[in-house]
Amino acid sequence: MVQRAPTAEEILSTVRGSDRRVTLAKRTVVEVLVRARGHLTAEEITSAVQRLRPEVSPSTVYRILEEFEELNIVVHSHLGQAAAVYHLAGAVHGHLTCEHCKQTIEISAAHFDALSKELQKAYGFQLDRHHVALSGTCARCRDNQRATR
Amino acid sequence: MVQRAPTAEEILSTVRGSDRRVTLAKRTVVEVLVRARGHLTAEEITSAVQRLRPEVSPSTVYRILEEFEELNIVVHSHLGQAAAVYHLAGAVHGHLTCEHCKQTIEISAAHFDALSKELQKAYGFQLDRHHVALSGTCARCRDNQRATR
DNA sequence: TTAGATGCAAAGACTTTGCGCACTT
DNA sequence: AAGTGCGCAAAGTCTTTGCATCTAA
Repeated sequence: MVQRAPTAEEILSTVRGSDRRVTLAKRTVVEVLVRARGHLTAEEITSAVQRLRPEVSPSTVYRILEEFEELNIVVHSHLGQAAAVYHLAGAVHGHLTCEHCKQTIEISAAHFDALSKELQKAYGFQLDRHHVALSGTCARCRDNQRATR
Repeated sequence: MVQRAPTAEEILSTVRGSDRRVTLAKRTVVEVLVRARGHLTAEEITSAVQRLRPEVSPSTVYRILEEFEELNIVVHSHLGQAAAVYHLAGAVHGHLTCEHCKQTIEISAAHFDALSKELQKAYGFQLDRHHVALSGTCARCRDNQRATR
């Protein structure tokens, strides 16, 4: 398994190697994803892409992201009820999202090990650690709630 | 803590006791919720309500559900990326949703005990066990995936 | 009486789809 | 040359909001 972040060229090779075409729009999306530090919404990706290539449309970005997911180049997560966020596939991690302030905390996938085994044993269910964020209340919002009461 | 399911009258008392009005639409929503066995989407609730009172509009149902959440009468969960589901507040439980077939499995909240403590200790994060379903692959879909490869 | 609640319709947020043309291979 | 992929615009899904009217208390 590759642990380091892939380069733009490596990603485009994957695209080429799977009977898909390498287009300007795809190159630009790859560029944006490789440069990005964290998670980006489709809209953020679109904006960043359009800064480089104004003609690229949102629907194209969605289609490219869908293709990239099929090729295991990117994954997306739902951090709340808002837009999904995308990032390069790689180190799997989990997310916590505060229901109140919407802040997201990234956590190690290891936190899920015990639960994952339990669900596997009890229900044959294979947990996906990154696709959906766990919901709850962050420390700060919890303190605020207490102070208010 | 009340463990048994509340009656319609008890629910309406809660509404009365909080400076809100008891309307026909609210009575009907309560009736539907009390009768319902499992989780219902807002649309399912609306349909059921309209069978009894055709004039009640979807927006009213959403507003009533929102009010009922404030009063801790109902809770809603997001089982996937589709519509949220609502049910009477009461016994907390968790959900697993299969990313492939969208099937949902209800699980005991106890499964989350260890994880919950861990997140509390590590991040001060208080896990909400029912608000968002855990995502993954159910046993059947996993078998199908294996057979396909 | 009078403010909260409702019905209707429109808007909003996010994402997908249809179609004809362009660009990659 | 052939057909995938694209841009544009429209549609789709779920939910919220504005506003005039109605109604519970």
